[in-house]
Amino acid sequence: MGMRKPVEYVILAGLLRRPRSGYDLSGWMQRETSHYFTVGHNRIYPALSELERDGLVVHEVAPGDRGPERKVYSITETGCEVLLSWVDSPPVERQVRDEQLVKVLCYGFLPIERALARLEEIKALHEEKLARYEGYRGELEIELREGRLSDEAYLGTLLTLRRGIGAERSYVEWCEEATKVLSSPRKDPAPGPGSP
Amino acid sequence: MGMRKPVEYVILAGLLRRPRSGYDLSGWMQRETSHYFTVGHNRIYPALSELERDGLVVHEVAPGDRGPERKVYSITETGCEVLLSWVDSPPVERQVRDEQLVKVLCYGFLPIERALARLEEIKALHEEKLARYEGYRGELEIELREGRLSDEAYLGTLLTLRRGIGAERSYVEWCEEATKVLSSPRKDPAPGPGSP
DNA sequence: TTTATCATGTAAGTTGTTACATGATTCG
DNA sequence: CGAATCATGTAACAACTTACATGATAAA
Repeated sequence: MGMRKPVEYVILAGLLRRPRSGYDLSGWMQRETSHYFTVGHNRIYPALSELERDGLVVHEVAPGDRGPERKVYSITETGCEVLLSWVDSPPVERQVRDEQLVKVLCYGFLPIERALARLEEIKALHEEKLARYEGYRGELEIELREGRLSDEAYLGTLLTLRRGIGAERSYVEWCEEATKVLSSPRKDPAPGPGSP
Repeated sequence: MGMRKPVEYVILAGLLRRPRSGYDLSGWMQRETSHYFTVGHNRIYPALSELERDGLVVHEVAPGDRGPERKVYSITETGCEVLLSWVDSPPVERQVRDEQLVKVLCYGFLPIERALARLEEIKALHEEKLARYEGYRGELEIELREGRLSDEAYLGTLLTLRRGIGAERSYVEWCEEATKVLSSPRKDPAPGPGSP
């Protein structure tokens, strides 16, 4: 069973909801999947070509509303099978990558006020994301109520969005914890030039 | 101000604590940083060469306790400066990647019992990680009390470990939430063959 | 007519992975 | 003497990024 590339599955997931052009897919990813998966637009076009070559998607040319011609892709029966059999496959160990934490690993070697300042910035970044995701959730409810979204599509989007919100909330909480740990008195408190 | 590769900063962070061979670094990463950063051992050796070429680390050959000769690397003054100035640089937007969530995005198109089963597996995976990290925290406290760890090194390890624990805890909680959402009655409940 | 947005692609480079390759020492 | 662990590397490949390249249409 030929395992396909990550990008390709995301594209299939996008097309499962409705037919889309490469440009549309790029926008959709930006809006809906960017908190757990992103690729540049340049990766999307070659991936679509490969998917079409293998019969998982087909395209038809449509005139652009305002702009040049569009290639609108749809998922095929085969594509649907391939996607859903992957969706219902055992989870793989996820490898997290957070370079920020490599910095945090060295905070003990930094003047404490520098570390605290950086932590503030990190917290602000994640608070911003959290607020944005919570905004999305509101929009999503509206879309559902207005019938612009199928139940099937809504469920997945809701679940992933909740994950995004939970992840950011947990990150913000950690920032607060970390600030407390750093602020609490230690053996070598690295006194700044302003302390008496 | 040449920005260096991610691996190189992790290596420097490892050497900031104590001199280590490539092999040691690989083990250290496995134990201490694998919940937010990992690379295979094969990436470590070339990276060490480059760091040495640029004067950020130096090595001396030492006979292996049980095994062949080792190249034990130490961080230099310059290496220390480069590392700490990176550590105290503004945070960059973190791009999360979680392929599992691409699957979740399609759970609405799966028979509900399949989705629930997969969620159980995901939850088990993260519970296992959570338990492991909480175990590490105990070990870390012991190491500190026995004086095998400097305060500077301890702080960073504690903070990153806490982040790992928080992240996994939040993931497990999401699994429970998601299970509830999936189990609650919906318009199209996709009844299994066993329902009356 | 310039700019912004829509729309699709290619080329080159970065970063990392898997598999391959080698060889010493120790323990059973 | 065979297996496990220690120890260091290379080669080939995979996946993604940045920068480059093109061109249509609409609004200012």
